[in-house]
Amino acid sequence: MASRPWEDRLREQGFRITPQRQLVLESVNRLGHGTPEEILVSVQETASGVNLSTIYRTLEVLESVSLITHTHIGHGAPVYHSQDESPHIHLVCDRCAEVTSVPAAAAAEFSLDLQETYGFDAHMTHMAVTGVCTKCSEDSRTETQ
Amino acid sequence: MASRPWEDRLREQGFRITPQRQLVLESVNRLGHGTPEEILVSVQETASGVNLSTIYRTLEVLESVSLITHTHIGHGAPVYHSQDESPHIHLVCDRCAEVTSVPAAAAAEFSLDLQETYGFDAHMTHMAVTGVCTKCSEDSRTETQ
DNA sequence: GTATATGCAAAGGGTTTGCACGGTT
DNA sequence: AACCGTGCAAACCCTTTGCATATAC
Repeated sequence: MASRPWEDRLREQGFRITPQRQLVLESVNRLGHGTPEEILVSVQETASGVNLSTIYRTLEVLESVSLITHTHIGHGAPVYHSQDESPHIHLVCDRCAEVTSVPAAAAAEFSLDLQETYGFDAHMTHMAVTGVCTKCSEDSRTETQ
Repeated sequence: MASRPWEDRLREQGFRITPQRQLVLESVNRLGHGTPEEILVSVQETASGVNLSTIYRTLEVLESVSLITHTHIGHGAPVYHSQDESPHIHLVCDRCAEVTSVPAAAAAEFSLDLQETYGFDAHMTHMAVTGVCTKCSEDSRTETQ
């Protein structure tokens, strides 16, 4: 259900194949995680004329055909990643802003719980979980002593 | 640890007591959940001269003395609420945008898990959980039939 | 040839900042 | 009297939109 070449995925939904769409998709795959701005920079290494508004429109299209997804990491711009990657939850540290990815399976029970108790079908990969990472917890423990 | 009158909380940290700070705090408490813009409108019902930048600065101060907190509900503006309210997680529906609050306890096991497995101290109340609510799930089931 | 995609520029939300004035302490 | 807080305006980041041109089909 998700392994046809990217051109077919676009064509099936009536979208055209353009160099911009190819470059954006390649950049997302290469970057792993990238904001629209980062993707622009990456694309411009190959094609300097590409415009930021094209990046936004292209990300929307690629997401609509399930070639990519995005996650909200915090206040700033969202990060886009390949849909192929194994699904993961983003843990963002409030102190040092470091982002850790953990397998989506970590939230399986929690999701099931929300489903059973509230009938809510949670997409745990779409919004990051904020908190304090190991390193920062240790740091504050040391300072307080 | 959190029940001194609001004036004292501010003073203890070297902040001054101003009408704006009182009005913002009252508005947050009254609204339950409010974006900065909504809080502005609410404050302006009493004091029409208050400026939006004051709302932002005031929310920051009130949060720094733990009188209020904020949650990111999605793309848009964050919502602020009283720190007193019982801690809750926000479930946001991707389809209808409805926000449901559920007791933070619902994520207790999940948090513990993240702590034990990844050493990450999750603040589940700070970012909403997105997904599809009961009603929207049912709707799509009916359409597909 | 026709519809879609792009580039460009402008506008739009949401938020922050510099500065002079005014109010709290 | 000293300093902090406020209003105002400008600037900022991120994103969307209208329109004319270019391009995939």
